[in-house]
Amino acid sequence: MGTPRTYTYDYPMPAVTVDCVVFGWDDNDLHVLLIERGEKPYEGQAALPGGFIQVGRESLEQAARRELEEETGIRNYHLEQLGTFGNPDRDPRYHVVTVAYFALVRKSDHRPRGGTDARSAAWCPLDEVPSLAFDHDEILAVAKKRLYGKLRYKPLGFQLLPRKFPLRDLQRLYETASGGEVDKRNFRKKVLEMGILEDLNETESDVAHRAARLYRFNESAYRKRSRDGWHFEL
Amino acid sequence: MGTPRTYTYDYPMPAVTVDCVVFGWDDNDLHVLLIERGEKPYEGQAALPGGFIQVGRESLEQAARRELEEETGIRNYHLEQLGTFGNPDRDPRYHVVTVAYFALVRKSDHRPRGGTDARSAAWCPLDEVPSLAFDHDEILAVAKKRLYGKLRYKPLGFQLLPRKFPLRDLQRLYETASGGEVDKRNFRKKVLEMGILEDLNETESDVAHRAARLYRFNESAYRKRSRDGWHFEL
DNA sequence: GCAAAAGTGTTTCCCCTACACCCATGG
DNA sequence: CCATGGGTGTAGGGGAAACACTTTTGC
Repeated sequence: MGTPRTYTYDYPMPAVTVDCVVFGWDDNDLHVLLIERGEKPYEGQAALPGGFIQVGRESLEQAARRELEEETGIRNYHLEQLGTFGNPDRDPRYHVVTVAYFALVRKSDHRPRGGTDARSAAWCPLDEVPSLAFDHDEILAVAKKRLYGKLRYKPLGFQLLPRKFPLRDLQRLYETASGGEVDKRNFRKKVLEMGILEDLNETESDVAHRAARLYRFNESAYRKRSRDGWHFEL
Repeated sequence: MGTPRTYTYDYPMPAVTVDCVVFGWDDNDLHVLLIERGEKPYEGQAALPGGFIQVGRESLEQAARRELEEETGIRNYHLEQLGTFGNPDRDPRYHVVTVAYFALVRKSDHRPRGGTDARSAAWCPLDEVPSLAFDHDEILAVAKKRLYGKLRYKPLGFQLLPRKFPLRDLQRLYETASGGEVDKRNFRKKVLEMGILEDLNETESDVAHRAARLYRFNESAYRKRSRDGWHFEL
């Protein structure tokens, strides 16, 4: 270990952190990944996973991925910047500017992890989220709005569903996001006519009724159509 | 003046700046506001206006507005966060995280200011922008993309046009953003049927032919329709 | 055979598109 | 009176919306 040292500047400096809003989908509901804070400000309260960036050594996105892996072990997911929050009093200690990220993971890909992790990360249904530390309530609200808006015109839903999924599940996700019901036939027709889903000729198993056909998102088909000026919309 | 002092921390800290991409519209072209750098890194080169935040004293948006007023004198404009750029090597001196903002101003509202200002801010047509300092090229590219995209589904165009404008000018702006031609009759019909433009019963002056009718964006009508679930699209 | 969900076609209506001519004004 | 842009209506086609019944499977 290096000897403890300090860093001196001519002006006061802000701290910079990244915070991640990680969404997961569980058959019927959206969930967010929350941690329980183990340290001083807001100790014991729920918060978004995140932490300080390594100054001079990593980009913001790298920092977000690093923090997320350290705290939750997850890898391979959609990650995009959400926005930056920097009110001087958002952290009671000193001025902390946080760059919020927005992640979509397939819950099914990552072992259940019964919540018994280093800093106990746990999934929380989106409509049962408690009051969060710092301004994380606000960040979460922005993320939610962004997710719901973006699902309509970008194929983000496929980042939440398992790789193989029945159309019904996709429809459920879209109904959740739009807050309304969707006509089954029109939905299927529209989605299939996009030509971005691959029919796997497989069916669900372990269901107590007729098993549904499984599909997979065909990313290269999506990219090809996008290049040709088409754009996704649901 | 206080005596010069220094600030000491247990960890290295990044600097945080704000940079603004300010768009203006000039009858036929989009312009960006650029400054010429008067200081060391990239001295003499064009750059986006911006500067350091006042740690512990202001929010990010306040910082953006302050910098913009200091450097250009403009006030009252649409401002929104664009994104944050924090690669450790984006500034050759040390790690600087910059929060980029995106502003739309009515060029007509602000005196021409023949470029002879403190740090010489000047309008530059969007397709004649030189190579910029730092990663400002990248920031500008993101801003452009965002502007073009957002004009379609948010009434941002009215923040660029003068308060009173003929429909032709609105159409030109949309043609610029979409990169294509638009049918005059369909455009007018669609825009007027939205019910968010107020017909001023006035006409242009000083034109060498039939004078066009002037309109004004009716913000409260827009908000009312939005509340009722309608959404703007062009 | 029944409960439970999967899967499928057709018609209607509206909105977007394409398109060409007359009008007002200044010079 | 002519040049320049302002302003208007209509017909046709395509995609979204509405809507009900048959099929498969496990129990």
